[in-house]
Amino acid sequence: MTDSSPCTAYVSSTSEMSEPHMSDQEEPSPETPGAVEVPYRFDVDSTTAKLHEQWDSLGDGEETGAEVTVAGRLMLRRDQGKIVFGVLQDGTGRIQLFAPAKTTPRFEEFGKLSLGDWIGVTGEVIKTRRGELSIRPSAWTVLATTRRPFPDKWHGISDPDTRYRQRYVDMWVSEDSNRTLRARSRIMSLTRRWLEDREFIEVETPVFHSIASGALARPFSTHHNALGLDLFLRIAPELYLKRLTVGGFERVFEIARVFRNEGISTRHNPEFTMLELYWAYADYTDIMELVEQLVAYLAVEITGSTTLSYDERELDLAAPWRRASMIELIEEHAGLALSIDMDRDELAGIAREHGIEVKDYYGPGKLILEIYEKTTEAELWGPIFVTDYPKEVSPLSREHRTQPGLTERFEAIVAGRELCNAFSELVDPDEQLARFHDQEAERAAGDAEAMGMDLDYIRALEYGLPPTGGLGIGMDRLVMLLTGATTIRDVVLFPTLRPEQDGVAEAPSES
RNA sequence: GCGCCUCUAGCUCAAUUGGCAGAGCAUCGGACUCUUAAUCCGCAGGUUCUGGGUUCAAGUCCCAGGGGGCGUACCA
Repeated sequence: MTDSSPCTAYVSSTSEMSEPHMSDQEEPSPETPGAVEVPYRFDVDSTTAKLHEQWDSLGDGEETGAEVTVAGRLMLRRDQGKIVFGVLQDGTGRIQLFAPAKTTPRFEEFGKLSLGDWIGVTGEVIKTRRGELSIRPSAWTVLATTRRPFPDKWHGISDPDTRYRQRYVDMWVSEDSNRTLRARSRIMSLTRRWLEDREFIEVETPVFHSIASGALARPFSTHHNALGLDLFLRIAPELYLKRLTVGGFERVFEIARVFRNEGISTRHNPEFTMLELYWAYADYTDIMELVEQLVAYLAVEITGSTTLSYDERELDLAAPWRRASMIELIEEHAGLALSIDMDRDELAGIAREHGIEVKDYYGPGKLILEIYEKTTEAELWGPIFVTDYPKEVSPLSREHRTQPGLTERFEAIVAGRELCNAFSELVDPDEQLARFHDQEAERAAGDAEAMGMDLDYIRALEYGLPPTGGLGIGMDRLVMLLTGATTIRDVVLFPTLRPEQDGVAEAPSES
């Protein structure tokens, strides 16, 4: 919103209404008792937040002479006989309606509005004797009635299931939900703008993949009838985005909904949103700087500061974040001096000592990762970049320039959770083909999440992928971090749930 | 997947040892000219998640199923 005038920002420029909103001819028609005719459009010229901003400093009992029009739902009503007090809520907040019998049109009807009804109100901005900023209606109209009773005006909805299923109600009665879901939208918007300012372009790549690849996860499958083709919903957009880098999009990103057929938890929804970006001529150290700057920027925009508390623990997101290799961190937290060159059986022995179930196809790299996850990962709070993952568990990452057997890959741990995964991209088609073959061998050995072979991607690499840094950020988890949400369902508008068994009950009929 | 917990009016919650299923808010009717979850009076509102079982008697105990939550496993 760039409009500088708060009182015109919401008026449609095409409006030609001379008799704007109210009319007194809204009597229910006799054929349909109880029916309320509602207008096709309605002009507002302010919001509750703007009114507070402009007039909160008004003295008790003062009047402004300023007439405004706002709209929203009636959330509370206090009927005082010859005065009715209401509370109108819109997308920005709440304001009191002060409606004396003398000045309020259709006063009786006004007092009979249901909590939850949408109304548009025009009136003077005043402050009551008791000091509550209010609108004294000179005209009002019903914009929609609610046929179902709203939840308890004080307790709201407490049942999480109902909150997620009927988000359209939750958003009105739960301030936290409202704030968090709006913050999500804002984080997405700020992220786009921040990247575009750095000359990244946004793209949309296919959701249907004939090969589920680009991540280690089990996919959803579906079917195209006309093509007679089984397809997977994507588990990552990675390989398509790198094709675009081959194609000359040097800085590219996608905010991608991805789908993984795995368990549901407070940190996992089957569909979630991942920001992936690819940056030609950059390596993983450039990506680390990008991540810490982006996250610190978003923290300041959303919370006002780089320091915040999450789960009652402090966190400082200011750049730079600590960088430490996986092997260093294992030594630091578990006192184990490991190396990627160590004998496989020796590593397997150490892993077993720590209670890890070692499978036959685990090589040294997988064993080091398992030991890290068992002994070290849960100890990390962050923000920290955990770098230099083993090649064996990083089939798309480029081998480390000085440490063979490791890759230039990192994950960021923030508030004890993985926030992102990134690397210097593997650019050599022969090497990539060999890594895919390794993955196929792992799949044959029983790993259901091993990555699928994508020969067209190999062909793309054969045309030449320049040095490129790539990144994936779990945006839902980022939103959780910045809003303090402890379950992913609070940051997803409509989280995946089983369907309601008994169907949806009919609205209570008025008789 | 597995383990533990939970489900009562539109919403939030009670119901003693197994003994008539209740309250507040919302709705509906009434009173009230500065309220702040207004207050006061009144009416109405129920397949106690579903199906079995034990019992003279089940919201309560038992079995099976369903929804949800948390933990755990896989993962971001």
